[in-house]
Amino acid sequence: MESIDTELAARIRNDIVLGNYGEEERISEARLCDTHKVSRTPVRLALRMLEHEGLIRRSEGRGYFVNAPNVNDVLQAVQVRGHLESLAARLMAQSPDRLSTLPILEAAIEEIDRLILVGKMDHASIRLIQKQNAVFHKTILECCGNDFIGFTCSRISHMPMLEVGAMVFDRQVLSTKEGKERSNFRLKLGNSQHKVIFEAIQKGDAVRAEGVMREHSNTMIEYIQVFEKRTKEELTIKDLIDYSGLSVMRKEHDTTGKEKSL
Amino acid sequence: MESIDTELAARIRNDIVLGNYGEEERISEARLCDTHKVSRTPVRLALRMLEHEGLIRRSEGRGYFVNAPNVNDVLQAVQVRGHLESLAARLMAQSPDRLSTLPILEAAIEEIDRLILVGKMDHASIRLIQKQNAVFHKTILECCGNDFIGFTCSRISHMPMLEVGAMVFDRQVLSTKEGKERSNFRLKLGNSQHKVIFEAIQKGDAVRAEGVMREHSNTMIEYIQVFEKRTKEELTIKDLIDYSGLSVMRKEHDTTGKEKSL
DNA sequence: ATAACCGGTTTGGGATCCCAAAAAAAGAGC
DNA sequence: GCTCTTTTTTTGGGATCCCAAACCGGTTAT
Repeated sequence: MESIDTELAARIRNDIVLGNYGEEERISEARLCDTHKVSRTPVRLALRMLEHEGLIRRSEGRGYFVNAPNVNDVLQAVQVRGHLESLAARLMAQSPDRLSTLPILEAAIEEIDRLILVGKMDHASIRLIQKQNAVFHKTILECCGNDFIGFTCSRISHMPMLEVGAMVFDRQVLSTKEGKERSNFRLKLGNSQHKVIFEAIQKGDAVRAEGVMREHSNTMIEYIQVFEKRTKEELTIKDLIDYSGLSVMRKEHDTTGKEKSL
Repeated sequence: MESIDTELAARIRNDIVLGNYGEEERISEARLCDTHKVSRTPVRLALRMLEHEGLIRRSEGRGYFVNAPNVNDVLQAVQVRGHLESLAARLMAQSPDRLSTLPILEAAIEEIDRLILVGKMDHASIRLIQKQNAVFHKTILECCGNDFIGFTCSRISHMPMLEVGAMVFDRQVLSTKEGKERSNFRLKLGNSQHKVIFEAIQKGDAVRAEGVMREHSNTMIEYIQVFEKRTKEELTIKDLIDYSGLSVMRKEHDTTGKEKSL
């Protein structure tokens, strides 16, 4: 259990990204105290945190205004994270003591392969794949030799779909058979990219490791963009399913509430 | 004038990066209240901010410990910022509506050229060059089309030498004639890189814009590394002069105190 | 002698109080 | 009826108070 303000910040953050607050809504400390039944101290700490994260703006006069991110904001952020990850991949490929961590990457790749082969595209399986995916990406970030890359990624991972190793699906694709096949192909493609990245790092091919990692993150961006074009009206964050460690969107699609923290 | 907690956070941050606190020193709220003559409320807000910035760690039991960054941390951070800037350069070169902002870049380059030609290597001149340098880099960040890049950079610019467009010199180099000449050459080299970046963006050569921008930031990293090797003992942040917008180190080298905010 | 226990002290989190500034509303003058 | 001024209310920042948990020191029992 975290301290109240962290918990509170998470709840408000959730409300903001899910669009419960209206684009430019004014937000007051007193109101939050009332709705969340806490004192002003944790509210202020939480608001400061959210301001730092860019989810609310503090008006110079007084008062806070929400800064709800839209899909385009998320896409931009994914691009930034992907670019940082590509730097990490390059550095890791150049690092002399990378060999000891290679088995971790290999194990994650093999586990994802195994899960894809089983072919179950239900929630539980995807979460398992997501977990191994997170392991793969986190390992590269943590073993690249530049700790500041991981730190910077962690500073921006408060937004939905920005947790390292997060995976995004659209809400309809998992409900139809054809959609499931498409998702299966997407997972296969992603893991084959993992393999190429792994081999490049193993061989010390820094340029290739960086390039494929960049391509790997572009895949996610393009997936969202393609889906964006397919929808008639404006695509909102709610239309996407975020499989990430944080799982901000969980209450939207997980009614069982069994797995509280993976 | 900012609110007290922001001011306070800046002061504590300053103390930490200048090494006034000892590597792993315990830091207590009460002590800070006493030394800075403020109540605990702003102290707590400031500590939260610094924790978010990674300059202090909160022990799960209780208490805060300082996490003083060393030169290597700064180098890693510079690498991250440079990598983000190279992404910005690439995106700007790809952006269709980049042409309207090109004159800003060109003006900054010409102004720096003019200042270098005058050849005065005193504090005031270097600050003017620094300002135009910041304009150049900020313009690229702000006009690349991905606002999240600039946002991410701003989130990490609390550390010394990480303000966008910051320039670093070592403390001895500006005191000797030979050192001044070397610095002059370094400025010329930097601005010639600016020119190449400008032309690449103008032509829409995204690959080259990205590559040269990367090289541009590597120049700063290598400068510090070369200086690091030249010194006998461990290089500290204090040994470097930081010409940045924030100028955390100002009180170290500016005794006149005339220019409070450029 | 050592280890467990117990009380005092330190310290951080949360709640409440106070105040100044700004927005909103009411009132006066034209 | 409109505008400018004054008063009221709202709201956020800072200070203080309270409390629970953790650390420290000493004492006692084995």
